[in-house]
Amino acid sequence: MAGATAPEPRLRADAERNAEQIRRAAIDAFHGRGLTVPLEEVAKVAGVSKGTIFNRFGGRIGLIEAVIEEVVATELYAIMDRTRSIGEPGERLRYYVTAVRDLQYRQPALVDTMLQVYPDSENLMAICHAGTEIHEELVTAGQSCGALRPEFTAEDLQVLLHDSALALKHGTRPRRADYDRRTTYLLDGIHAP
Amino acid sequence: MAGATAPEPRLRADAERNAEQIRRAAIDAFHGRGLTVPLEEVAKVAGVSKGTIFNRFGGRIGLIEAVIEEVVATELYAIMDRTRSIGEPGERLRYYVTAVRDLQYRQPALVDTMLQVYPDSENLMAICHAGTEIHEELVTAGQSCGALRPEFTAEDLQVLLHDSALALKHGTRPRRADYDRRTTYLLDGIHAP
DNA sequence: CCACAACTTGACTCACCGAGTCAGTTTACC
DNA sequence: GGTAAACTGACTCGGTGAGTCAAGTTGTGG
Repeated sequence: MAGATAPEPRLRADAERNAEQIRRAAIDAFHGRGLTVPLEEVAKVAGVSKGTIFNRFGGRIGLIEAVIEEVVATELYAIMDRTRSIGEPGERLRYYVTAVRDLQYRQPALVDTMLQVYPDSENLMAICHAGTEIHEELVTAGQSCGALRPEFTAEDLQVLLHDSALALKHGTRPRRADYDRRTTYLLDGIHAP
Repeated sequence: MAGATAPEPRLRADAERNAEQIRRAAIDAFHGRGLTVPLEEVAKVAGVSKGTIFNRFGGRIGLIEAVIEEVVATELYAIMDRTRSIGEPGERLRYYVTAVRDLQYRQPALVDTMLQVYPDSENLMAICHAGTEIHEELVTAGQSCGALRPEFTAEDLQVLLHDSALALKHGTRPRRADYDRRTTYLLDGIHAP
């Protein structure tokens, strides 16, 4: 019962090396250009051919599953943890929205994740699900302490962040200062009057 | 000097009839599905073949130029007029944003117009330009009377409405009540504290 | 050192989707 | 009824990137 790790027959040394280079290249490429970057580009950076990515990972979904942790999950989950550690519900929500908008701005991959560009990836959907959950917590708490307008729903929060993602995906990338200023408009708009 | 109307040699009766049917079909189709509706679909509704649209209008841009007035320009300009007739700057801005968001919701063609999907259409660009102008007026007035937060810029307003358009274009269409509620969040977010 | 399985390669096929074309046909008009 | 105008719709094109696979290369165990 010792080897519960992998049913896969060991890879040859060169294959192992290539797989690792592909992973690293994918992390870089996903960071820089989002999850939709052409696989050929990932291959080029990794110094292999496109076919090798298919051999090793089975395609884009497999590759995403293999690296999404390092690309966005870790950072996003850290935000959720820090959020939950904040006592005051109003401040908690403010922190969360600000931090997610910040991460969206810095990481196109988070945008693609939140837009559910690849609904076939289980890991991706798990991340979205975690998002939905914390949104419900935040809204419930925010309302019971009167920090949020009473008609504001968890779906509103979902949509707000989804629309943020859309703007970054399809719009012109704003200067950072403008983006941050607009974050405060959003926050003030959902705050209790 | 009487005939300054058209240098075009008169169309044959059938061509004239078809052109009119195409115009009507285009207005319908643009209303229902936005300016990006496949021309083949417009042709089908008009009861002609795609080729005829090219014969008569030269392609999508020409067709848009021929009908954009009835599709969105009239309604949008009416909004601008009514906006300018409102005395109180705060209320003026509130009316404008609400009315434009309403029209965006009802008319996918306005969304496409504001997203500048066809920058080659002069009429379309003229509409955008008119938008930019009124945005500047509104923000200047709104600020000098203290209804708007002082850091809010005309570009912020532009982006706000642009992002609204993006959300409708690429997102899931919200129920009307949800959409309207979110309009009030936006308005409250840009209002002076 | 060799034999062979594992691995890599990159040119190829596929799919998508609608714009725009044009040779052949139909139709209005004189 | 002759002719030019108009219509048709099958066809080409374009751009992009996923996914395949026959042929070539390389690591490895004996």
